[in-house]
Amino acid sequence: MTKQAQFFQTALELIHEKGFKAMTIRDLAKALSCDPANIYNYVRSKADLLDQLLFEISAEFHRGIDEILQSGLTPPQQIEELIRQHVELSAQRPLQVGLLVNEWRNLKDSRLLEFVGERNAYEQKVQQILRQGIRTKYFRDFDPELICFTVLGCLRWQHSYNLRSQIEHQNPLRVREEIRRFVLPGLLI
Amino acid sequence: MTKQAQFFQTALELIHEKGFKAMTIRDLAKALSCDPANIYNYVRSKADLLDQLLFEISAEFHRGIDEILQSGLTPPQQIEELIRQHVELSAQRPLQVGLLVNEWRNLKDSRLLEFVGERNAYEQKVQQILRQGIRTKYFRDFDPELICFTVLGCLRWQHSYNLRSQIEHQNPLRVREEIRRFVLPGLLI
DNA sequence: GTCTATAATTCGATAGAC
DNA sequence: GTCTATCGAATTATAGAC
Repeated sequence: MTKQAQFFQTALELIHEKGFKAMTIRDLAKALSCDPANIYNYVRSKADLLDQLLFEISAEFHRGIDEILQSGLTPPQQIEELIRQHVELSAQRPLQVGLLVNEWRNLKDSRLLEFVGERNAYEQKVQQILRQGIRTKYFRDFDPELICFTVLGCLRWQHSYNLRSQIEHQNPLRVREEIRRFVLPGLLI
Repeated sequence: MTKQAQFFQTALELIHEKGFKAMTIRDLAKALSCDPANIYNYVRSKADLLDQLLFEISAEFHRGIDEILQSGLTPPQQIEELIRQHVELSAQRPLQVGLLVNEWRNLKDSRLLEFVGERNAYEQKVQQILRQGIRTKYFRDFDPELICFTVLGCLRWQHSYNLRSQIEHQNPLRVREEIRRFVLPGLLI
């Protein structure tokens, strides 16, 4: 692992453990066995650290759902693919995914607004899948906005499950199948 | 509203807006149009403020699920009642419910451990309902731990929905019915 | 890249008069 | 209960030598 990768990995672990606001530059330096001043070789400021980590993973989710929207899959297949993406990212990078839930509030002013904009856009894309499914009679006639929140609620807790539960439960294929069998019957006609 | 109620309500609004760590005693005093020193007429310390708010709402959820476990309802009915309780609390007290998701990490040492213990106990109670439902053939044979997380994921996002969405969508009866029709088919045989 | 030293600010909390 | 004044500690970030 490069020094830069080690830096961001350690930062992620510390943010997860204490929260971004509570983690200090000194804590991070200590965990990296270096001096606090060295932190600024990797990031401009503490705010810049959170900024990079958050927008990188946000963009990852957008790339995923944009692929889905252009895939030509049926709406139920698109939801299955959405589940697969969330399970995979939550398994491979649970700490960074966790930031999207726990730490976005700590972004600074204009960047906070940008992030909320991206999050709203993501939810609109999910609603687009749901509305298309209702229109084409794959899905029953539910409230797309409310069910969007509910489905994303199911998926957004995966990262903490991966961090808290036993290792043998983290088989992504099994997790994906369990969630698929829970979510789809609630949507289909 | 009593002065004490006004104090805690304003604190909740400020914590929701900025996060507990970022909210300062001075911010709170300004919002209450009083002096920073006066804050300590209501709480011993800043940590004590979060402590009271968090454990009070945690106890509320435990009271609810304990009633369910002693109710004699069938497992599907118990899940319906669980949904009702979450929807109701998330509608009536969204800010305080939000603390359970966003701010528990900021509790101090021993109290943090106590809170995590209470949260784990709550999840065990939900799993108890699910296991009972599987055993009595109401529910299909899913993984109780994973589905517990998934169901609670659906429910734990209600508070932010109530804070972000349009007022006409906040009819608890409608929300409850939408979620019920989404969740139950994923559980039943 | 690494360190020492420290500037500049902000915070939680208290003492004590009214 | 309310205020003035302030202490002591902790924080981010930088300057500058190596």
